[in-house]
Amino acid sequence: MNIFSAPKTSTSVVARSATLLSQSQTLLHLLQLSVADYSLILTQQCHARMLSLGFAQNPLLATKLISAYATCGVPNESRLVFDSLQLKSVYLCNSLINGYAKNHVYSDALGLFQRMWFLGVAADDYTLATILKVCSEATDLDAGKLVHGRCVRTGFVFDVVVANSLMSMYCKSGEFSESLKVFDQMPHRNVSSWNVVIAGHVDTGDRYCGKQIFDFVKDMQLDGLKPDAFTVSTLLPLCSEDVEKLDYGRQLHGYAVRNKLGLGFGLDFHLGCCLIDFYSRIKRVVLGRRVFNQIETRNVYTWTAMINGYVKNGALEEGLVLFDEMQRKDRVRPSRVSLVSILPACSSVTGLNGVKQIHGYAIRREWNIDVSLSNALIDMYSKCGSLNYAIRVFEDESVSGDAISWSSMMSGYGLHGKGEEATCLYHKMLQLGNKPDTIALVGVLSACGRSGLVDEGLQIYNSAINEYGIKPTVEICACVADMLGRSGQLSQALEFIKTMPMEPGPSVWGALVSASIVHGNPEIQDLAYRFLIQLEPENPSNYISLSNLHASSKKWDTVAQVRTMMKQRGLTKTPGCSWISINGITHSFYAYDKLHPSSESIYEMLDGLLLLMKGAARSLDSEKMK
DNA sequence: CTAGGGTTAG
Repeated sequence: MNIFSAPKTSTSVVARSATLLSQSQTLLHLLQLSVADYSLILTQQCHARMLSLGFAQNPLLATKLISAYATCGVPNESRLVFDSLQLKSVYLCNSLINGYAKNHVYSDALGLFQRMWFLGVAADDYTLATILKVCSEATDLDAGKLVHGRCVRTGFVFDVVVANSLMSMYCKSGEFSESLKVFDQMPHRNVSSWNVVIAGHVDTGDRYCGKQIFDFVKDMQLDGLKPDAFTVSTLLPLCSEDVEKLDYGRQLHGYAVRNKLGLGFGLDFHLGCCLIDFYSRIKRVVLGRRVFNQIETRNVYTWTAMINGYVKNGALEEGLVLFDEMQRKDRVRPSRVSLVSILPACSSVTGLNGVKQIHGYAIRREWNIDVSLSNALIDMYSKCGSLNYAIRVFEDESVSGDAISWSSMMSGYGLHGKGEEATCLYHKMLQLGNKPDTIALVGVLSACGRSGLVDEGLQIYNSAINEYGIKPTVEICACVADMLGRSGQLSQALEFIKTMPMEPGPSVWGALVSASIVHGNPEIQDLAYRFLIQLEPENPSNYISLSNLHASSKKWDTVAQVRTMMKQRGLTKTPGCSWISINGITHSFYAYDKLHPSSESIYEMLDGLLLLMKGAARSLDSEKMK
């Protein structure tokens, strides 16, 4: 379809020039539409019309045309337009440089910047700001320094935007101190100047200056400038570590509300995201939802932040409901991040089927080379029972895997009791020159533990600590304790725990508990439970387990003591339940539950299975004896 | 035709 009607024929000269004026304005309008819609066709139609109407050398239209082509992802077309213009204005150059920058062809952008001198076009503030952005995105610090020199010579360092761009360039190159030097020499600063410094400090600053981040915020206000939505959303990710910072987060939210930060209607997109994320991180997902509800127009970031909040806090169903609403009600298509965020919800809600659906969707959108997505898929396929699919994603050669891919696959093998494969993978990873990190180590060690590969596991543990300089964490130590405990070396496990370089956490004592149950050692079991109660006084499970332990040996006085302790602390235990989906219907059940209509045949089947398992275990034992 | 912010994986 052609959106242009045939040109009107005019009679008088006045009418003709009026038509020309309105034609160029129409074209300008349409070019703006092309940019807004990323429409290459419309851009080409405008281009053709410009040529036929004799607007080829119109500087304003040519500038727009250059950026329209660049926005549509064809900077080469932009360059052809640029070359065809006889008069090269600074606007034209800026437009093309910006077009190159948008399409990440940094060398062309820098090349044009250098050629401007030969073209006799002087760079202006826009040129410098854009080229500095190019330098930082291309991580070309040397070029950035040269531009800095140029800014000093031409006096553009005194321009607020140019100086802000300079600071930003230095921050992105990890040169926070250089950034601060520029900042200190600025005659005038605006809110953005402070925002750049604050954001830079978040990323790199700690090592370079003794100042705390919130000191900068105070100084900013002393300078007579008020933190804006940018400032607040930069600060929010810092608010989670301790109680004081947590309170800062709430204060920032209050500040944002009081000052109506954002767009005037509802909350700002970005700020809304950060707030949702903040409340999710501090496990107040309901408050996050309140923010979410206040945002009037939501985009994929807002939805994904909220979905992620639910999933991270264990509200998997809510996450899935929102994932559905996002697409059905708001017509927002999920992004790769949305998929990564929703994937963990498959584990206990949708199972393998859900993972496959997400994988299929990713393939249709050609996202199957995305590392994070692949890693999440490896993890979820393993967790949903399909080790083979996990392996297939892991071995897909079109994905260049990373450290996380290795550890996901190793834990996957571990989950499926394939310790040998996990250790094989670990050694292969090392052979390929990858260094293990704490999480990879956790993955391989837990796999060893589950498969009884104690010696192998200890060897890996020792080499990782001694040769690769990994500092043992509580999780790693829990794996070692678990490994020793499962193999029946309970006293060695206890010995190991005593010599651990850090305070043993709940995971460590938890490992010892399960080991002492398997190997029938009530003394160690009792000891471990008592440590657990000490560490997690609010967790009712530990009390119940300890109480049950003593009930089984009829030590009723101890049982009573534990129950009283629970009562005093006001704890009650909700019984855990399990469930299974059969033909789309979910059946949930408790321990010793006889409520199901088919209860009798279920237990019959269970007894049969138990017999089979015991038989299998016996034959495995006798095989070992040989 | 310019600077600054958002959601992700073991």
